[in-house]
Amino acid sequence: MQARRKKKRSQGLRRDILPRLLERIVEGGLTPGSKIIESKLAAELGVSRTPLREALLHLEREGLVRCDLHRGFTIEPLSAREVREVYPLLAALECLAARSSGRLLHLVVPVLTRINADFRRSGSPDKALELDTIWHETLLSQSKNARLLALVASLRRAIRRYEHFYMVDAARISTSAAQHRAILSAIRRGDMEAIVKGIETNYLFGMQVILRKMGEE
Amino acid sequence: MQARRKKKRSQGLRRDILPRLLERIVEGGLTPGSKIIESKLAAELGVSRTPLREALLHLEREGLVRCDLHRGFTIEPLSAREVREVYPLLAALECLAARSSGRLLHLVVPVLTRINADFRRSGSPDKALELDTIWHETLLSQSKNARLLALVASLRRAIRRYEHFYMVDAARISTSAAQHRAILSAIRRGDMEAIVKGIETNYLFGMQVILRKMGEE
DNA sequence: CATGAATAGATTGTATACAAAACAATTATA
DNA sequence: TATAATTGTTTTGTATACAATCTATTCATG
Repeated sequence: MQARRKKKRSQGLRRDILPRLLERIVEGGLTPGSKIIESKLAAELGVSRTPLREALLHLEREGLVRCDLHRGFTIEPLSAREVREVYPLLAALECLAARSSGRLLHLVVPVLTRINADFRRSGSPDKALELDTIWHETLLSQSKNARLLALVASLRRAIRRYEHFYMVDAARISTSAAQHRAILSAIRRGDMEAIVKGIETNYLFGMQVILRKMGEE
Repeated sequence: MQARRKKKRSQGLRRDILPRLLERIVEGGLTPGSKIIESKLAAELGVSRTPLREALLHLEREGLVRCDLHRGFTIEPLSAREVREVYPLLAALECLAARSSGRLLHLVVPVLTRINADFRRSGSPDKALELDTIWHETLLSQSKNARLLALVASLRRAIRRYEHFYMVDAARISTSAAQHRAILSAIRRGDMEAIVKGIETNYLFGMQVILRKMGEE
């Protein structure tokens, strides 16, 4: 295997800090609803306010952060409303991608099967979440529509914090893995309507689980 | 009618200059493929580079502009590829919005009828484009999914320059108006499948027209 | 003549500076 | 006591400064 450089060289501070910001928002540190003090956060990240603001504005478009005039940035609070808005959107877009991939979907069946096996057995919730993401990315990887893929990725970043916060439990993982298998079987049969139905079920089920957990707080 | 303040007070330079930037990109001045010299453009707009860059980064997410490290901003060139990517996306999202609006669609039928009449008779291509945009906005206005509406608006901004550049001709306007009427009739009948079909037809027809004109250059 | 090194100028990416707005604490006022 | 005015501090939004990088030009070299 080709040796890979560990330190991929900087893509500019604005882009470099984005993953670190995302991590803080999803995993904690930057609690939903809390205010961001630019100078503090910039110091913590070791950059100046300029690239920090540019990165935060990027997150604003993804819906993770909001920016009010003269009031600055706040972490967008978690809301059932957002869940009800984004999951169906994601379902529709992923269906569109599947449709546009057509017979190419067959190509990824082996990989998908393997990932799903790992997913079912994954120990930690975070690992499960990561594998689920990879599974869906792989499913969509045959679509030529870069714009669509970027959109899906963006929306998935938005729901990641819900998935993290209201942790996935073993029951859900096993149900979700079964739904993945149903989709795989539909691909093998070449039954596009069943594929689409499967994707919708998978997302709407995920949404229900989150909404239920949010209600039970 | 309530008198409205003409000078709505500034939402901050970053937001203020956005429409002006968009206008320049769509209507000319900033030709597709051309490079943006931040200092020049900032001077032209009468602001400093800081809010200009923030606005340009916003346009980057909308796909109108690209930003490469140490090479700065360029206007994204027009491409058949983008057309083929965005129109179907838009069609799918507008269908989703229509579906989620359900019976509420009936409420906007009168307004839609009126707008469509103006649209058919509209003199200039630009006026037609504007009315078409308003028609679709109105159609979607009953959806409660703010995220979805924002997405659609963003994608429509992306295609506006194609619609402007490859000008709408009289033939297309009349066809498009007929398609609008078909959608309206489907709404009156309460036939959701026909509504969705109508929206798809409308967008895919628009896409074909643009693609043809792009090929005929 | 073509190719490449060297240099000067332009342009970006980031840091810093500063005025205006928001916020907090304190004192004045009913 | 509760409300309003005042002052001082914090924080934002924008402008400016500056180093690193890119680009164009000149000049040398085969």
